[in-house]
Amino acid sequence: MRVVNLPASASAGRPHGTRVRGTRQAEAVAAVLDRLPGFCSAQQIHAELRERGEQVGLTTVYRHLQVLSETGRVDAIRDSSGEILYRRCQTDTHHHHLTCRNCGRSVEVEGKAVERWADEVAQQAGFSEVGHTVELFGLCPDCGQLPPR
Amino acid sequence: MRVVNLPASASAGRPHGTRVRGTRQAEAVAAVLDRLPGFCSAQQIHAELRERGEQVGLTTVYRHLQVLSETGRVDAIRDSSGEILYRRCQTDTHHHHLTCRNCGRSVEVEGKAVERWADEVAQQAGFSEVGHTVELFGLCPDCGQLPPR
DNA sequence: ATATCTGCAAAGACTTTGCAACCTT
DNA sequence: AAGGTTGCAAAGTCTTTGCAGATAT
Repeated sequence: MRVVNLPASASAGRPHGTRVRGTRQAEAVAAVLDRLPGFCSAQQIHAELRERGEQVGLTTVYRHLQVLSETGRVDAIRDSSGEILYRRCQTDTHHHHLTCRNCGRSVEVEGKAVERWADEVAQQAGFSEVGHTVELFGLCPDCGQLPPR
Repeated sequence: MRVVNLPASASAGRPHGTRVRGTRQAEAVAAVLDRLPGFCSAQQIHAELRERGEQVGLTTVYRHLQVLSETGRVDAIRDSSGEILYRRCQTDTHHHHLTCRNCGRSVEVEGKAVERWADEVAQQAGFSEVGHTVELFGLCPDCGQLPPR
């Protein structure tokens, strides 16, 4: 079992005095992310890069996405098939997603109420350093018209 | 996902030769699901079965869960690590879990506030048939004492 | 010059499928 | 006996890691 639920604070601390380097690949990945409207998988992004003539290894794509997501510069969620989907953050505050389980379209939503609730509940139970996972799924206005399943 | 504390098995030993619906394996999987409080992965369920002395192949566990989920008798969601988690449908008491990321201990918490928030947010966005995934992680009172990291 | 970054190949983790033997009905 | 069920082994997917060579600063 892969353990992934680290606290948001568990950042990719870099060794002393180092800094992220700008490479052609890093740039290419960022560029593709910038012009993608919705959530895309690493594989889709990789394919898109190839199509644009950029030579970037799949491994590298994964690595950049991982870092970008850890540092909060892109959102990452799982779709129902288990793939991780990435998208450039559109707001810089903490938020959650309401995703259509049919077409994948998603909306960012604020979660003040949830944050408050989480903190409150945690305090009551005596827990500390509490983080949360909150995702909403439903049928978007378009897909909601169609008969379910 | 970390392992959630499974209650010690107090299986009412099923006398051999008891007639069960379907097969021994189907019954065993259903039994484990029935007494699990929260979401569990197929692999956790399989491990729990072994612990109870039930010989059920992992493949079979997956197949039963798949069917149960397709027929709507259990809920299935993906956790952040990509595993599918299953839970017996609980029409009455819907709750969430606050789990210690150090020792795995977990507490059930009510989520009225979250439900309301989810419904409200969904409605505003025009989404229908909205479900949610909410899990809280933190350090329990005991583990919180220890110096972090 | 050298700490990073790349990317191929291989490993890992979870889930699904092929198929012969087994068990219910 | 017939047909669904089981489970080992192997295949499939997506993602991560080992490592040697390439690269940015």
